[in-house]
Amino acid sequence: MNTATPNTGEPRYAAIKRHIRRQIETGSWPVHFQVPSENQLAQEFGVSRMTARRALTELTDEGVLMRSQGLGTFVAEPVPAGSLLEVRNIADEVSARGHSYSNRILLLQECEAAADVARALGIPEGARIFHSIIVHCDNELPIQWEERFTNPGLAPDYLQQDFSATTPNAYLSRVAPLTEADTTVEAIAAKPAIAAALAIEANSACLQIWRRTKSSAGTVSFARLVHPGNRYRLGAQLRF
Amino acid sequence: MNTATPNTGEPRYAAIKRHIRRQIETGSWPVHFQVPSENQLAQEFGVSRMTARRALTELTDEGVLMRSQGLGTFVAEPVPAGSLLEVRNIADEVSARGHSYSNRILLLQECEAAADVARALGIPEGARIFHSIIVHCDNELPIQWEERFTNPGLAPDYLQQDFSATTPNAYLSRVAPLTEADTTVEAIAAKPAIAAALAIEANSACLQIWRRTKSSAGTVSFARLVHPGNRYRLGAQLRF
DNA sequence: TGTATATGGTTGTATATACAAGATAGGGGT
DNA sequence: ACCCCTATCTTGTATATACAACCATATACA
Repeated sequence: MNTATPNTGEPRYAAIKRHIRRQIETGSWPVHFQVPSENQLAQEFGVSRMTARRALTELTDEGVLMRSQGLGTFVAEPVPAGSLLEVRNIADEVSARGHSYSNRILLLQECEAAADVARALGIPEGARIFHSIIVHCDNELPIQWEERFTNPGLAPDYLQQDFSATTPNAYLSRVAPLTEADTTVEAIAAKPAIAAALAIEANSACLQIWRRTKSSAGTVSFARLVHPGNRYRLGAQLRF
Repeated sequence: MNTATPNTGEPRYAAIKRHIRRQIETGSWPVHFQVPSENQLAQEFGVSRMTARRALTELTDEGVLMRSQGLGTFVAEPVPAGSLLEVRNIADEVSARGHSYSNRILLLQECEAAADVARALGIPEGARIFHSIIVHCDNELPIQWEERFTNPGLAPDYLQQDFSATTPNAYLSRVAPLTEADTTVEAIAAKPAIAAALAIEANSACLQIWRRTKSSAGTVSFARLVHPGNRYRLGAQLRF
């Protein structure tokens, strides 16, 4: 008998993970609901306990479940925490959570650099730059407003990109290998335009991230990322 | 024969992880170095392949190693998150700006741990803990609300400290060398109590930082730091 | 020379089994 | 009523084994 991977292309524990995720997303299993034990899952899915266990362990590592020895396994409270290092490719981050990624392009044009933008990009005031505004969604729910100013000398094909298939950051990483970025984080009250795009109330608290990405050739891009405060958390690991 | 956990209190895979970490930290195994295979490690440490495998898998999840099927396991490039979010000593930060630092102690007492705090500190619910609230000021202007829950077993003299002369973080770093911290950042609307302490309007946007600091002996402290959004920015450097 | 093919080493998946350790409920004893 | 013990559930650790999938190299063949 075949004791290893079936030829379906998908590991068996993945099916269990998907099943559990669906129960949680549809509301069948609310927060703090005790999910079936390892042995129960093993029997239901016709796998060994170690395989069922792997599904539960991975979902626990991903923050979906909570386990405690002797008690059982429970649905954890949903916290959409993103790693600060992964903010640069938000599409991956969303799909890593098992959600669907989509975006809306609000603006995509060439214009003249205002004084502050020109200073941030290290180019003369009034030079031509690309200006884009994109709203990124996690399961159709807006989670990031991205307003970006790009140096056309370092990313000439920016306006021709299909940003429904790729994100600006993914494109920029491809054309100009990024070497460094400086970032500042602050809290702001959402202005009406942003609030409307993110489907939140005006003046509600948001995380605003300014990020300037540089390559060896100079400053490539200057972005302003706004997250609804109650829908997003930045996670960071510090080691001393 | 005993096939399960030894009574030393530490799982066997932890010893393997520690060994690998040390090789990397001392420079014996440089970046991209191919680490011993699962079978080699299993033989060296006298464990089964699955146990050695667990050590490698966990270190991979933690970003220390990289694996690829058919090729092997390699030392990953160190995550440059080190210089991230240097807010651990607000007093130094203020005086570095040439301003005067001061603080106001709003609360300093011993109490019982609520459920969520107990979970964060890894202690039983209802255990005795230290609870403090301090407002830090830059030139008399409040810039941080610090609410902190401390594990008395790891920092017994906490309540006797003179926090007008030293900050909680400085004291904790002295008594229990901190090895790690995990941090999440979010935006919130200031509740009336916090708004009053920070001299801002209620419901105005604030940066809220949750930080859990750990030493080798366990989780030392759990803090909630709230900054007025318009008076504070977090700076971070990311390197790709 | 160039192209298959075989081979051995690596990680990945899966099972069956065993024991350890924490939590809870129930049953007896005093 | 209270304490202790036990049975039984849970998750956690560990082993031995088997096969799959992938990669590189060596070998055989055209």
